[in-house]
Amino acid sequence: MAEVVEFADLEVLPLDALAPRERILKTASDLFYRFSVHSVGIDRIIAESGVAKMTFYKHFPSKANLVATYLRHKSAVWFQMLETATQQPGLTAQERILAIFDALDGPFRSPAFRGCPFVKGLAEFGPEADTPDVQATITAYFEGLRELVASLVEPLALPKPERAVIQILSLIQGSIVMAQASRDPLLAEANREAARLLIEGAVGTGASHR
Amino acid sequence: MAEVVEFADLEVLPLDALAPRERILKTASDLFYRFSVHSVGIDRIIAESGVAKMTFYKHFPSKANLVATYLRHKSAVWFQMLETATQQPGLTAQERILAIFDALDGPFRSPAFRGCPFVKGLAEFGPEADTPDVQATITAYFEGLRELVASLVEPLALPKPERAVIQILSLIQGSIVMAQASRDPLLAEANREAARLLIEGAVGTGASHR
DNA sequence: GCAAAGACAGACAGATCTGTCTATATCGCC
DNA sequence: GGCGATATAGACAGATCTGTCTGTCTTTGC
Repeated sequence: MAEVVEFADLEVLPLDALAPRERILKTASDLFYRFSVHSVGIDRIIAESGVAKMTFYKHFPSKANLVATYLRHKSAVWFQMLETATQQPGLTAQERILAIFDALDGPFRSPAFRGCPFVKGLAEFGPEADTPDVQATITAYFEGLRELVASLVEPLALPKPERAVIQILSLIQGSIVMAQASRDPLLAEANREAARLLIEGAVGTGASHR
Repeated sequence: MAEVVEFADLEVLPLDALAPRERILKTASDLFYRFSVHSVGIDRIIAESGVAKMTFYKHFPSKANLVATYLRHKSAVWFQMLETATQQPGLTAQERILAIFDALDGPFRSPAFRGCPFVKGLAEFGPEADTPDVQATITAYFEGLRELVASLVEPLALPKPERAVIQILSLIQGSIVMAQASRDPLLAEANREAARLLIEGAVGTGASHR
């Protein structure tokens, strides 16, 4: 919870108006996301955030700690966006799920879009890496997303809810990967439609909903 | 075409029976896939492949060249598997598409499975990296997959084939990401079913096929 | 059996990485 | 206005990275 507050306003303020810790985190976040974690050294983060090395190590005891903090930040922002989108009042249960794809459309069109930080994290810090903090953060993200989708699928009372959860999750992650690889403007809409068909098709095989 | 031949038998022979070039490539391939490219240094590849440093640099002028070769290898093996699966005689056009998900089920269950090398490649060598060979190989992979799926969708004569291609591609990539993140044994089957529903649902909206 | 080509072992250079340390400057607060 | 906390600048250590170079050994073809 302090986790969320500490990142407040990170997106809007100019860099030099931020306190050192936030300046470091924002700089690192941008660089890690654009170039990958292993491609960006501490020295570069320090130089671009205009901070002294000792200041950096006072706030972040190690690079791994900074990476974990970066991922927690991305996770918090992303889940907040998802919850805003899916919890809008007046939506049916089905519309809440489809709202995820509507929320993806904007990011997909941004030139700064570089895919999912956690898929990238999995690529750089797989199961054999020795950075438990980082891996735990990545695992928590995927688990959190699964729980969110499961909570949205449950009110539909589908005959095989866990299958629908897998399908929706695959569509979400797949569309993010494809957006990164191809930048097709139809992506979000096509996958929204796919999700709709899946839900309605599953409903057809025998269950009440609303 | 020489590209494919040069990797022949790389998967089966014991390491020390291979010629130096193949030994290097197999060692690098395993290490890159398990630990990520940036986490594995040339020295480690040389040590584990039991080769001299000069021998390495004779066969691969740089690490980037080795990485590109590694990705071309993975691409060739993967497309060969896909073509074997989808071109089986006696399959309908729809079954050819679903055969992709059947082909994925085996790899998903392998403990050595670590996701898609090209998604991981995109994570480590994004658009701002200065390794054109590597990036071109990654781009070619995604383009090749798109073309393969498009060629399988086309005979279905769907009303919106490009939309179906996007949806199928997203399901494929999404299931690969999810398999890496969660290892749910239902993944391939659930997404196969999703693809089937999508195709049949799209057909329903007005077109002949077979 | 011998010459030529290729592989081996390992030192070396130069860059870069994470993390530590010292010494100086600046800022907030009473 | 002065004090304590915090930030700055930058040298430094030790490890590790890619790529080069020098020799010696092994294999292979004739």
